[in-house]
Amino acid sequence: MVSVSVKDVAALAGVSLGTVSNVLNRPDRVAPGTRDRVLAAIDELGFVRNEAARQLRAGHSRMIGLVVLDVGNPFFTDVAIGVEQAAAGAGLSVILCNSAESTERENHYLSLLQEHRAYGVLITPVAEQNPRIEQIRRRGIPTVLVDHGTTRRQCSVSVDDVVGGELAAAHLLAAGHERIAFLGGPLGIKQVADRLAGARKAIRAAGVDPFRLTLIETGAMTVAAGRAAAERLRAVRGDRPTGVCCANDMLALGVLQDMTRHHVDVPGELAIVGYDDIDFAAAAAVPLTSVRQPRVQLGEAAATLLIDEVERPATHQHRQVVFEPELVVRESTTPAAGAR
Amino acid sequence: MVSVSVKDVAALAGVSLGTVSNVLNRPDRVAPGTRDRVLAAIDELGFVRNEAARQLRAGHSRMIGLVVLDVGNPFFTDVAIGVEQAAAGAGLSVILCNSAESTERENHYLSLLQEHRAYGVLITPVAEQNPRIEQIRRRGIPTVLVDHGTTRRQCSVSVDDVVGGELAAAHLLAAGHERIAFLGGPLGIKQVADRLAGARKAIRAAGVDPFRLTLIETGAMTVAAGRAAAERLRAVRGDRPTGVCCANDMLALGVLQDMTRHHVDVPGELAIVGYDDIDFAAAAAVPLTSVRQPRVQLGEAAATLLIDEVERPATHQHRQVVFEPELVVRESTTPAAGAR
DNA sequence: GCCTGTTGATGACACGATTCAGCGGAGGCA
DNA sequence: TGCCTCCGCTGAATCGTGTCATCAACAGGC
Repeated sequence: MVSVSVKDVAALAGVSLGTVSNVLNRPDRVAPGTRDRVLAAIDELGFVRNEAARQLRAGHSRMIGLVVLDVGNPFFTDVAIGVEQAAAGAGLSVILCNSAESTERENHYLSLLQEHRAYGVLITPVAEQNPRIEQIRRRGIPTVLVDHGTTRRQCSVSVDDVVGGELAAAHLLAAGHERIAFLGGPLGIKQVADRLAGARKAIRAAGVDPFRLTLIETGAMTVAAGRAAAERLRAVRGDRPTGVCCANDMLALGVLQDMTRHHVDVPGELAIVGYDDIDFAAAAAVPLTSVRQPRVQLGEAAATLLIDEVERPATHQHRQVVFEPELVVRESTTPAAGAR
Repeated sequence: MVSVSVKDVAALAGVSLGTVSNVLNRPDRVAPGTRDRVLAAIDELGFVRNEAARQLRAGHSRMIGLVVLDVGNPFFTDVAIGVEQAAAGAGLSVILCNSAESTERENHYLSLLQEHRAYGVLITPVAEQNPRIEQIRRRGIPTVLVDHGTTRRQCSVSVDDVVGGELAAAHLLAAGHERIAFLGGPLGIKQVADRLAGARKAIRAAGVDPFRLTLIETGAMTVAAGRAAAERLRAVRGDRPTGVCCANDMLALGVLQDMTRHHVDVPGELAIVGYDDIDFAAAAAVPLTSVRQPRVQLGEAAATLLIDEVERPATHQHRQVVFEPELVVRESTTPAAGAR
């Protein structure tokens, strides 16, 4: 295998390096005849541009880094699809990095993206504050926070998690549940903390003692963690909660799985509200009531803000885009309407 | 923001460029005192290596491209996790590309990976034959087929889909079902064709007329496509099938959703077998019987073969790794054992 | 004091695309 | 004819790293 470069193309077409480069990047500046000759040479040699060389010259790459908490969670893959759509429109590609809720892995990927001189970074950080993010910004790589609160110092896109938590809890309260549990974690994750705060707010607003909320902190936001937490929920002494707000659908599915296995009727003995409304929520053992987030749009908005920051640094203003969540009611909180 | 290079580090540490490079790549060749001085300079300036320049020099990047049919399908994200594990061990990173079952997108990503001079490409191709793959190999980028049959010309990892299809259909036949449907598509996708062939084989072996198999071809392998196909299944004239083999769990979940909505009892009126045994299969409306594939190991094995091909080209022999699938029986094919 | 071997450091060169100052030639205008 | 402009093309310089032939210094053996 011989690697062919612009030099080879230029030689075959009988022009200079610069002309080949112009054909590739500013075709209008090249006379049609010459252009065709160069294109023919490219075709004949099977020339493919070397991105590394372009990047070296340009000083930065054309790759957006997207750092998410869990690739196994359809919420994030949907966000990724949105990012990819917006990126493709600008000729950019996306590199998906899975921090798996580990700050160590998160930092590893941030280093990697820095070494690659990434075009920009979209990140849902594990912890509230990660100094590495600020550091990367200072090095000239813009960042946008995804689904993670707001800061003045950079752009962010998010869904109002306090409102979401409120919607979920208010729905349970309206259905007559008084003993409510909140399940999620680690609590250091901002989304979890906000959704919990929202749930507490709804409880206070309903005039119920907020301490009636049973908090069950999980180590992760996966189906397996949900199953484990459900066990603890079943073990609650005294009056067991009759409704539970889960910080995401994965947890909710885990809880549902465990309850079904232990013959706890859902929603009869326990009503469950999920969060994210992933596609699988509607297909669950008992279709899940869930708080829907505009996942794809979230990704699109994040990428668009990033691109604006890079392409129009003069006029760019940091913006905080906040979407509104929406409650989707299904059978995990209301007795089945149809035959069963 | 000023970009700092080895030159700046060298100047500050009072050594030459080559020495800095040696500190980074062969620290043992540098005297301890010098090494410390260089490291201190690196630290003070916040120097970060420029990957683009390394790649340009090296001639190839340290990125493995993983091209999958659907990032939204947990099967592929699990494969990705396996790939990532094996890659991280060799200091490589992974770029995940979603062909979304479109040959056009697949080719787009292959071009991209070629421009990036990828370390190698792991791919589940959309169509049986894609000449671009052979072309990329000839350009010196090794490829490994993932979950897609076998060829002598390159490494591949797969799960025996014929056996898998056989397991699924045989299970239904053993439970007394005689009218069986197979649901999947497009049939051009090798996995689908093989699973179908396996199902036919089981039917023949059971002495049932294979033409009793109702084939429903879908346009994609998503939950939505499953719902649409279920509608067609319900519309079958005459004796409706009492058991259905789905080409993956996403389709099966779609079918289940549609049947539940239309009050068709599962498994009473229709038994459903899925494929892949993704985490959500066990958490479904009716826990899904499914054919389990070693997803993470599949990814690991693929990456390991690829790395072997690149690192030890002299001794490398193309291998075809074939895993055995395993049937996991749940309630979508057998009446619930517990209380309900 | 001379030779040899070893260790540690040097710095020019290569990788491949892009950029930009500059050059020749054609054409317009007075 | 002389001057100017515009178009199309040239080719040297550049980006930041890794490599390798080379060299200086020094220790040890005779």
